[in-house]
Amino acid sequence: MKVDRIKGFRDQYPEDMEPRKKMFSKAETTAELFGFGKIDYPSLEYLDLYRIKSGDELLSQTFSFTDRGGREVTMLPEATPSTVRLLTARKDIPRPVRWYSLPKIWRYEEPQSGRLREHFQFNADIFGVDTPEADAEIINLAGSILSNLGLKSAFEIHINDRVMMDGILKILEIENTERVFTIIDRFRKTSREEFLTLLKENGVSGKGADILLKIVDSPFEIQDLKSKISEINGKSGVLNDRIERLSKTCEIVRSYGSARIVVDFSVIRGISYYTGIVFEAFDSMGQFRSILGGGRYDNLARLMSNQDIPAVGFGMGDVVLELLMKREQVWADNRKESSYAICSMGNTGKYSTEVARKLRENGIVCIDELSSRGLSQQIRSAESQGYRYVLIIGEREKERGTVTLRDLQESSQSEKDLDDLIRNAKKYQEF
RNA sequence: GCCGGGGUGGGGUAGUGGGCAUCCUUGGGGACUGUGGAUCCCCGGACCCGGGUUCAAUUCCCGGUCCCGGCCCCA
Repeated sequence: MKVDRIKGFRDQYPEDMEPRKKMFSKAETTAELFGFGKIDYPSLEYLDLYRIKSGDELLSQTFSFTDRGGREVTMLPEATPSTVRLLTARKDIPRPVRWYSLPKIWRYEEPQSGRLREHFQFNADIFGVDTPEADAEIINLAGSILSNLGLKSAFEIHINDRVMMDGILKILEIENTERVFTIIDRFRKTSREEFLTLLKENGVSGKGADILLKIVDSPFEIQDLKSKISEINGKSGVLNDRIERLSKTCEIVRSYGSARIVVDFSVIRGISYYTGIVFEAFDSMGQFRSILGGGRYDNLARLMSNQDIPAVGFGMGDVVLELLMKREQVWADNRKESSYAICSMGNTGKYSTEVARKLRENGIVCIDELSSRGLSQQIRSAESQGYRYVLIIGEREKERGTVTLRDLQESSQSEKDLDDLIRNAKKYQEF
């Protein structure tokens, strides 16, 4: 009998969940502050939902099975199709629609750094507006979440525009667009020589390959965009519209101030359904894979329902984010540092129960002594469980209606009025 | 699906072709009855699984599995 944890899945203990809860609640609170509403959907969908826009490659990486009713179903491999299904199922929702969700998603692939077979993915989308303002808003939300997690200086947003890339390839007379996109997408993993060779093998001229290498090579500031591609854009200026739009998006993000943003022509986001900007957030040391990614996808609703609904959104998994938060030392369980362990002695049972009730009524976390050990063992136990504060309650305190507060970290101690303690203690919501 | 490196109690380790295995830590219990968050005592707990070689395998070989990392892919 196999009873172990399944490969690529995680068990979560309280010390894991505490910082994870904080991560999620920061993301959700930030989305709420932007006026986004939370949605949810089943963890199981018809496999057909993903056949609409995906190839066999995706289908081979799903947890799929035939259920007892003969239906081909699959555990959610991504959030967007379900989100769009919820939207197209209702035609009465006023636009723009701002939605977020936090599902678990699954994919059957080999686990490695930053990738597991099951993870949480925070998603946010804006439907119904096709403007650079909407593009910027979704990036601002993404940036604000990361900033609110204490990662302000630890990441940057890399942005690109698929339409502009299409235009560039067209000007360079490159026909094999999909294949060349894939090569560009893998640029950061290949050497320059390899990159040039691959391009030439796929029908790109020597000059075209050189130009591509030049623009893809490293991210740059938005104000340099025009000069960076002047050689391609030339006098015709066919790319001017896209340059202007991308500039506007970046300017809004920049003035909002939640994230540093750079243009990165190597950000392509696979061979998916994007129809405008695409973006990813990377840790600024370049140590991990992308923290989050998204873009504009104006055609998906039509593919699913024959409705034209412009859309822009992003998804953010919890795995890479956890790695980054640990590196930046903002992945911590602070809860016990501001909660109380009650140590009671003698015939004070009723009084210490009353103290516990009053603390909890005031939103203060405390644990009661459940056994009848000596004081030293109670203190030892509280210390080993990570509690910073101990409330000693004995006959003396009972008589005076006080508690003795011992700070295990400072090794200091004083007798406190209960009301006084309640006033100065940290409430659960403030952790 | 493919490639590389690993696998000794919950965590970290020592060690060996031959007495069911070292130490630290953690966990449980006790002494201890208002500060011992100490100290002392006791206890529990491991060689990933299967096959092979061998008189004998935790140790050597093969396969699997899981973990770590990489590729493919990234929806």
